[in-house]
Amino acid sequence: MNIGEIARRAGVSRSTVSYALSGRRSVSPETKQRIQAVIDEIGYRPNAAARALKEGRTRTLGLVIPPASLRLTDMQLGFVASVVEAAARADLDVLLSPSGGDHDRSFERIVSGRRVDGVLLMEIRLEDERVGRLRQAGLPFVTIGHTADPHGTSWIDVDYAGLVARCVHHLADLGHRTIALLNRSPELLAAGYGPAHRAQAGFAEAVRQRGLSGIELPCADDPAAGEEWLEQLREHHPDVTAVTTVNEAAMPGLQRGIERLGVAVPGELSIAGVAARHWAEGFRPQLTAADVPALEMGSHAVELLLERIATPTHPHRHLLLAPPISLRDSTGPARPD
Amino acid sequence: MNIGEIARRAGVSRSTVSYALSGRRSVSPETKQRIQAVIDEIGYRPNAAARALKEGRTRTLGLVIPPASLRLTDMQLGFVASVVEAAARADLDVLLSPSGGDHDRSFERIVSGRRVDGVLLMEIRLEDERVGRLRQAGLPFVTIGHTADPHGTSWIDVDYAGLVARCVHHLADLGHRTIALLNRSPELLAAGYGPAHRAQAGFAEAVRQRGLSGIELPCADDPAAGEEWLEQLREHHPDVTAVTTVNEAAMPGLQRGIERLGVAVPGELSIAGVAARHWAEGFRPQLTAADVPALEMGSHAVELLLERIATPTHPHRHLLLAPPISLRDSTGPARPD
DNA sequence: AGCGGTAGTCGAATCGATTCGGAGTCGGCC
DNA sequence: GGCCGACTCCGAATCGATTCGACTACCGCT
Repeated sequence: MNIGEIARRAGVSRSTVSYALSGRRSVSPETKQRIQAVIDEIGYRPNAAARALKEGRTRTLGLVIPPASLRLTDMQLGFVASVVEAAARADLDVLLSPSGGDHDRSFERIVSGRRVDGVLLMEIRLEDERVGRLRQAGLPFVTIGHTADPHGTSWIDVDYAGLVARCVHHLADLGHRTIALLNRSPELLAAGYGPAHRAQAGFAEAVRQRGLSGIELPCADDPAAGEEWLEQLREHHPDVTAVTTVNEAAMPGLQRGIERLGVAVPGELSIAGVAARHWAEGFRPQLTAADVPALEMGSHAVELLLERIATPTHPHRHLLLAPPISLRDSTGPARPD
Repeated sequence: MNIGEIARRAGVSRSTVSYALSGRRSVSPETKQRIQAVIDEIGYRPNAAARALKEGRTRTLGLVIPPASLRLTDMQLGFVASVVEAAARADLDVLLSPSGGDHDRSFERIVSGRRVDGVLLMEIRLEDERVGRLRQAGLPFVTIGHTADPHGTSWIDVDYAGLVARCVHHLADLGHRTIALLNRSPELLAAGYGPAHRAQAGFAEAVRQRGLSGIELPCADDPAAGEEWLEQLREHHPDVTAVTTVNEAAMPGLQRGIERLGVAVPGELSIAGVAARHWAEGFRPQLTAADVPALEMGSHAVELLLERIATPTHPHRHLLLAPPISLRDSTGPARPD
């Protein structure tokens, strides 16, 4: 079931079969038809390895994901799925590599074995050695999130700073004067995780601009912590009338806390945040939030990467996504003091 | 940076380099060392495509996932991650293919392009044409879940029937006489989705055995539906004192309903189910449940597949996982009528 | 001394595709 | 009639590895 077999059955040479398939040289309609008939009968497809060897490209993209031990967030999951679909639309396959920062075998195999034409790097850290490795290998890549030096690479990211700021402004417009930030876990913050840092920065800046008082109370990335967080907030900061959240994982706990403590939302407490749409809509009351466009991000990332593969010398492009805030039911005027 | 370059720099022939690397023939310690030095300096790795072409194997596994449009469940996600890690441990890469039942390009490319050495098929349906396609292509595969004819294939699955039955028995032991099943969505049931069917069958059988009355109330796979489901249950089946659930996606809604309606668990209503551990532990009160071992399933599936790749003629093996029920806080004695 | 065996190395074939150079045929045009 | 170009097609080289057969050198044994 190789090209030679097709050629034999169609009574032509191998090169003719190849040209008939690729269309790079003209082949008479009759032979083309004869070849196609044989192919349809046998169900032939060119061997991917042979083609990759000759052409020097694999028609495969590498997607470097965080290791399974760190549970993927819902948003990351959506991103992976959308990358795979976007790649499939371009007739490309996706090779997965679980990699925790330190160079590991899987990552090395993909990069130096030239198994892929380009790489998407998820969960990038501010200083990330994998970037250097890819650059050295001359492999096109796009990062999801950006590094300390944003100019040397192509990346796509969510504008957490801007989105959190928008939330704060929205809440301030409603008359709230004391706002709390429910950020990602202190561990991530300490590890230099970009989104957590930028959320913090955006919050601080917006609070300053509007002359509000901003409360930052640390919270781990899980439901139990979210519930606990709300209790702490009620106890130690009773004057807080609004919350901005970027912590999806803590939301179920937040929800539970609201129900259990009988907090009226938005009557007593307004909540605005950054979350995937289905999280926001699944919340009660439905959450006013900037809907993180995980699915769009996947296809944008693939697009960016394809562009780099096609023209590696092009200047780098950056996409900072700032989806609008969808007004739902969790924000309202501040309660009078 | 190919093997010829290494050979030239080390002053030996290409074959010697290859033998030094593979160890299939003896190479003198001195030349071996010289070759290794060159390799370390250049950072050489054999080209994956060339090797795949010659060896006839790609050192890659294919993982066929449901398309992104159907949101992956938490358990499926965990499974994907664990497959990737298990494969990485065996120095194998994983190629993703999103495929919704009907033969699509991505699936065809992987199969007939011989891009992988074996395939893991997720979300299999009772009648699944992909199985026939793989068999015809002579590609080893393992299915996650089993088809109508379970003997012709190797598969791994969760014993939903057994687990649901266990839940029912546990609840019956506690004195419950009227039990409801919170199954997967009617659409899945209609589509012949195995887990939903087997949950239903296991429930019916256990209920019959114990002479209980079993309630089946359909519920979609999302939080809002879960909340609605509980309302319906309370309204139309007030005599139900216990629930068995296999619907993870509906759980947040169930939780919310419990809080909002003020249902005492387990005082008024006992709940036992099948769910990933962190879902069960995230529930309030913590859920008595059979913890679906998504992470183990991944490595088991890879193991099974590697076995089939190594010895394709071996008789098929099947793994039906039935994890024990972990007693937590959501089940208790039936309330007296 | 002659012979067999082994360790170490090389050259060439091979995997299955793509692609370049060239060869043959045919028609049109001067 | 001869030449040029277009249209078809073929043969051979090539991509980068693995592997088989063969060759040399050296050792030990009779």
